[in-house]
Amino acid sequence: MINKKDIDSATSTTSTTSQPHSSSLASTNTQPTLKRIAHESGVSVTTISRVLTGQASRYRISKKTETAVRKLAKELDFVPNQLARGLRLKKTLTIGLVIPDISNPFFAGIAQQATLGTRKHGYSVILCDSQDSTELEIQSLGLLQSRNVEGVVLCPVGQSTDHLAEYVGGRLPIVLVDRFYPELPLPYVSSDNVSGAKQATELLIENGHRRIACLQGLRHTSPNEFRVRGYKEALTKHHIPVDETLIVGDSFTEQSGYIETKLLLKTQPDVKAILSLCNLNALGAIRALAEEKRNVPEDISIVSFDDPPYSAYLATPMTTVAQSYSEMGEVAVKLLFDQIQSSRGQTKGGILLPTTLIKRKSVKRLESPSN
Amino acid sequence: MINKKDIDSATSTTSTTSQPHSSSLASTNTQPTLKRIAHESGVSVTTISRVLTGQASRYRISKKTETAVRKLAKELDFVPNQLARGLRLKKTLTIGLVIPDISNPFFAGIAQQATLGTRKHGYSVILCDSQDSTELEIQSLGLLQSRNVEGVVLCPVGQSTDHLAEYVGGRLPIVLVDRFYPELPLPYVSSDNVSGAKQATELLIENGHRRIACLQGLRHTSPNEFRVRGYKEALTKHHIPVDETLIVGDSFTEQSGYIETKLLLKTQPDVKAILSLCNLNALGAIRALAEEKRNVPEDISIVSFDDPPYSAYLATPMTTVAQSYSEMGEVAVKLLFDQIQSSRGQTKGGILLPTTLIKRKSVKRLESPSN
DNA sequence: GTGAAAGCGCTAACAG
DNA sequence: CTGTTAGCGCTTTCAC
Repeated sequence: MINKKDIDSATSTTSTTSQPHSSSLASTNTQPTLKRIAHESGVSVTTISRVLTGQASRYRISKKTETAVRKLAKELDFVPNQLARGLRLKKTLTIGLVIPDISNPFFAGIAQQATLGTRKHGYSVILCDSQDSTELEIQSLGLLQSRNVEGVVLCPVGQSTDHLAEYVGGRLPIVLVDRFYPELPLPYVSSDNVSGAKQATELLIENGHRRIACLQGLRHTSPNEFRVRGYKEALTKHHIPVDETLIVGDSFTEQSGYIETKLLLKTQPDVKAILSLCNLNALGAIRALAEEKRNVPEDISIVSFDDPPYSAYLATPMTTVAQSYSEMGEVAVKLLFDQIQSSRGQTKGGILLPTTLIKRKSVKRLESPSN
Repeated sequence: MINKKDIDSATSTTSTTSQPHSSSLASTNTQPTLKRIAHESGVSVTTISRVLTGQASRYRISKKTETAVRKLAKELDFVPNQLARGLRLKKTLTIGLVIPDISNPFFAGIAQQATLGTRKHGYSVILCDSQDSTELEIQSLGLLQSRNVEGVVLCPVGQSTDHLAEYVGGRLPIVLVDRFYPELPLPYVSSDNVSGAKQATELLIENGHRRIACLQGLRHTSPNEFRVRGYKEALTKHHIPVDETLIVGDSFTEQSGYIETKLLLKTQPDVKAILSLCNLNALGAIRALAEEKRNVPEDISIVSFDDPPYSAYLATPMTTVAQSYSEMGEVAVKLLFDQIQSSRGQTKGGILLPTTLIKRKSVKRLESPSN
């Protein structure tokens, strides 16, 4: 305010080099703006903007002006205000990332790759933890929109799809990770869960098992449904009847794995093998087994989904179906930026990444069928 | 453009209720703005803004107008543009979160609490993964500033402090988590590492151990230095000479743990106990031990820092020094918002959270001293 | 009770 | 080669 007039009537000529500016400006601790640089250098904000956005040559700005501006900008430690920039350009260089539970190593891995990949594109990510609640997921999506993100990577909670339908047209680019909805035409990346579960089950069958329990996670979510399908397909293929009472559990948690295994041990004493559909379920199963003094794999064999880093270090190194979550994160970012950059209609389908069966020591070869 | 004149000369009176607006407006798919609502309702943007920011009563806006505005806003699915808002208010309701490696469960836990806590304050978080690189950490801090975050929670990489000095005055509120710098007066939250390491070491000593190796992580970082100090203090207290050749390792990784343990086994055959300063180091140690056919705890005892969820499920359930990382995240957010909200000078000191020694089965009682 | 207008910091026509 | 001006969507004096 003090020197408003000075600013307005500033002559662009002969800005005597070390003219003492109003000291409050020189040492002020608020972020410098284009205006301030303009004032201190005697050039217009336009020119500063052009130089600092690398358009100096396009506008044939003199080398001298350019270097002067750059120098001053550096001196003042100028950082462009992305808010203003975003408002003007309608490009915020930001995407949203919605994760049900970042403390789950599976999602943490995805988040890491997504963050890293996003940064490569010069974008930032706003992180939302939906806490496995559809309510919070909806809220997060709204919040992200109000912050003008250009796209979002969403690991949906997974049971309701209504709130996602509106994104189908491509109003806001979105890509689903891990869980998706076959009937909802949004692009997605997931693992080939059918094939993974099938392979795991077949491994057990090939080792002579016929009574194989299936410790499932949250029902009606795509990973769970597909894994159960793979499990059933393997049984059927080998002419083993599917026994629905062997398919138990209802959430992707350690606790569910624990409880269901305890029950199983009581009610189905002939079960000699478990297919666990999630690493947390498996941890719970291990705890239950230990409590009941059953040894793995002598008394009971187990194969689990996911291959957390400690799998090899467990009391019995665990045979697992590994999903490449880092690749999932990477592909998700790729699909998202394809959409953002082309601004064309959404990619139609989804991508299913292959799983890898990692054999360790938790499966025992049965000489004679257990049943 | 088409109906610019209409907009400008819109009379606020008698907006015939269902007057057909230019259809492109009614069904456009771009986010509605105050202007649009104003246009469609025949009230000024000012009024809309006041209603929607809950200042209706303050400005004595008529009940009728208020409800009409609210209704329309809801119909149009209006979401205020936070960019514009932030620009105007100089409040972005956003904080930054810089993590060295989100795939590390320790940091993931902190990130989760920080995200959740932040949301409670109505704020969002921009996540940056510094990949354990000071370079990236500096870059992230700049990026966050350019996005006008109101504060940042930083888990510093930890070896250089120069780039942090500028935050001391409180230009941008910041709180350090896990690693900090005693000589740098920035608020921080960490664990009481000295005491934790000391307790763990004393547990070994009380069980008859005297030759205790220390598997350390990244040197010159505060957690490492303090843990080593705790280790030494315990030894000294019990009149056991500190042998520097027993303090080995140089990074918080599985690999470092593995290599150093292998070497240790060769060069220091009399070592019967290991204090591991990080969960990953411990995993590496376990692998080395298994390869060399040493049993835990029969041949060698081990106590580790951090208590990841699988600790109890390892071949030998691990005795650990647990840090409450969820509490760390929570306290960090609290300290940050204290600063943001008070806009007063920074909190001076830091907070050290107590650790908990969790006894499991990886420590053996030596009947006669091993030395 | 309500509006007009200025301005946050930036970019992009449109002049010269 | 450089500057003037308008405007992104919002809030807030100041005015009536």
